Amino acid sequence: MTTRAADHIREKLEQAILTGSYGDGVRLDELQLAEKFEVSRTPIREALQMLAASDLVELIPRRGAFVRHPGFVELVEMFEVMAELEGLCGRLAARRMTDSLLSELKTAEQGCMSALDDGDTDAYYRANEQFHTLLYQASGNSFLTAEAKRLHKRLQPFRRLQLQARGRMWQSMEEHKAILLALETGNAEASAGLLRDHVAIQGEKFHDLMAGYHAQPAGQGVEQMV
Amino acid sequence: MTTRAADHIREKLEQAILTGSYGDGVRLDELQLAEKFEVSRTPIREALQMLAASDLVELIPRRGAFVRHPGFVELVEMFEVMAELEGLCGRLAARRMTDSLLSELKTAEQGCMSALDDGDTDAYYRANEQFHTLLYQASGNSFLTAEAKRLHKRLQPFRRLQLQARGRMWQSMEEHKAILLALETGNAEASAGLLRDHVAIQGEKFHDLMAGYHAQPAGQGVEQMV
DNA sequence: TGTCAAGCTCTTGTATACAAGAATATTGTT
DNA sequence: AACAATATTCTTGTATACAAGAGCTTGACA
Repeated sequence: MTTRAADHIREKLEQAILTGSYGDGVRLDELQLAEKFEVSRTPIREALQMLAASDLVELIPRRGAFVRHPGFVELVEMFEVMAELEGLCGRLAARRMTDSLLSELKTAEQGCMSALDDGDTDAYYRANEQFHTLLYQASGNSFLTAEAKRLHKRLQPFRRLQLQARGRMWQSMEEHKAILLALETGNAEASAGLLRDHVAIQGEKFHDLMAGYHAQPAGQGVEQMV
Repeated sequence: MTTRAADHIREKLEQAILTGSYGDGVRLDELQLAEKFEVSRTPIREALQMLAASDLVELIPRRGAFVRHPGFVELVEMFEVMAELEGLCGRLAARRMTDSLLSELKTAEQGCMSALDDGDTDAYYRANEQFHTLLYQASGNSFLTAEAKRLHKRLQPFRRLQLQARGRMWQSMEEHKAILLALETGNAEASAGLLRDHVAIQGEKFHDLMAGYHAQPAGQGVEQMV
């Protein structure tokens, strides 16, 4: 556990940026934030440094910190990398799967199913997240797990958006079933391929979704993309 | 260009850590560093924050910043991920290769060859680095390029070490030739596979190398691994 | 009226001062 | 002599003070 104020502030700002409270290019004023969080500029500056390291803000010398949302092209690029990382997780997980993790994965899958039955998008979202997190762990590669989690988090708002596409939740669950089967039978290459496609298709669905958009009300975390 | 002192200090400390000047677990005292760099604690602290973000040091609240070298297991894990990222670069590069980048790649390959003829390990190392950097760019995915560069940099000292293995430089160049051919003919899957193996083999060679070691004089950037 | 420049203001970058927790030394007790 | 409790010192975390560059305002001139 951390007792540093800067960490807490970073967390808050990160959430605010990821949920779209701060639009692209918005300048984060140190004094304003200092008042808002009731601390001095020092911990604010530390938080901004950390956000810059995660590439959530751009730090321009003598100018300030500016929120930096990924553009459309960058987003597609990120999905491309995420697909590969998940594919690797799948390949390794198929070889290194443990009984306990497999059963946890099945539980998460059950969670997806019942959420789908209830039409509870939020619950589906959480169970889906759990499924993927477990998969990362099953890779048995903690560095990979950390990297996958990092990117997953970064793509979180856009994945959520993409899940709202018509029929996507149902299709996603079908894919999960196939993935679970491949993992259970230890079919490494099948797992890798299925998972890569599973994520890649998210990027493509997202692409489709954006193509029709281009005029979205603010505050949805999308308005900053061209 | 940046005019901030903290960035400069970060750069210096990063080099010092990567080259092994600071061993694993060493505590970086803020006051000491402030004297050494002739600045106050403020920019030192900012530099340490950034290093913590890159996972080069661990920041323990109220205790300080401790250098954190990857252990053997983590290193193998990192090579595993690096192999996959390079593989992806190869797959994309084969599809998106431009004439200009291909010719640059060939130039870098020439550089490797002549360095090998001269027995100049250092020159070979630089040309090899150039080869891989160009490959990343050829992927046409700037996010992937950035991630690959980041991890490449992190593995740099160990890759260098590994190149000293007997016959490895020669073998590496043979692999480069095959990779170039696959890229030139636009064979995406072959490029991906060859590059993945090219890096994976580095991890394995590294493994071999370590197996015999276990008693290395200090200052080589290896002593911190079990 | 538009443009450019000098000065002013505002914000960031750095240094220093202060607060509080952690490590260490000291002293008293068994 | 060994251990525990306490006091002291040292280091980090935070606040404030100071320095300097960026941008804006105002005014002069074309």
